[in-house]
Amino acid sequence: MPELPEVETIVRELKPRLSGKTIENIDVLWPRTVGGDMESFAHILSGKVIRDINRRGKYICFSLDNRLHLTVHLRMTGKFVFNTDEKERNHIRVIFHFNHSSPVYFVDTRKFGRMKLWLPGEELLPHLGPEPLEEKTVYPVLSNLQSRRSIKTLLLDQEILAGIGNIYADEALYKAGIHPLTAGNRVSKIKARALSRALPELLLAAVENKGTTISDYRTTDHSKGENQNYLNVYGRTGQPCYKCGTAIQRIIVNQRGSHFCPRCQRVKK
DNA sequence: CCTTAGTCCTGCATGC
DNA sequence: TGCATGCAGGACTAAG
Repeated sequence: MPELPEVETIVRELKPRLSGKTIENIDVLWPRTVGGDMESFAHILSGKVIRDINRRGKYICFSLDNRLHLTVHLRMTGKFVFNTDEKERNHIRVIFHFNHSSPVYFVDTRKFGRMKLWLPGEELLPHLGPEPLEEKTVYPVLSNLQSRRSIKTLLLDQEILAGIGNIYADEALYKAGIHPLTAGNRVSKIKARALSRALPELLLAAVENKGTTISDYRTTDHSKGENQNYLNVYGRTGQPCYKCGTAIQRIIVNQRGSHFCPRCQRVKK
């Protein structure tokens, strides 16, 4: 579910509440969430202090004692909450217990979320491309795409830019007036510039709105985001484009539903 | 190099 | 109401 803005929102909430806390012990209720070996996972983390919490792409990154790191990917339905209601109690996968404060629960209905430990000296998340939050870092990437894969596919490729998912890819392509099937190596400099401006604008605005809640995404206190009220194409299949009135179309690109305006976003030939 | 299908999972909406 | 199907903010793998 969560993309960069949703993960950033969660990190901003976790940071003040968990920084400086000592992990007392950990309950793993679904071993695959932590890579299978729940005993060593819990053993290594027990007694460690959380020094800092940051975001990289769609990952939450906990910095711990002794240059140890824990990364968490929420995938489709993962969330961190400080309280659980009756319904989500069945979906608790990991519980972090702290000395002298209440635990935090990792809840994940579909069990796709993953946690990984990184030992001292390991390079964290080496496969991720740059953050897409500044035009000056995004433009050099998007103006020089060599691949003939579709621009939608390339935006979802975390090695090219880190943190963009299906919603913001569609929204950015709409804002820049680019058809999702346009080949990467045929995106003009003008369009690359427009897309490089659209991505940071949309992502930062979504962070201000505390993310987009379509169904599962919630912040740590179960609140919804507000950014779903500002979407132009995602989930608006058949509804009129806000610019030209043409019905928004949905096609499958890269196995993912892709929403666009067939008039405002034409394939260039 | 690139695309497609399958996999991991559960729950919800839709249609017959 | 019951049952089948398809769909979902993600990402990895194998096969062609």
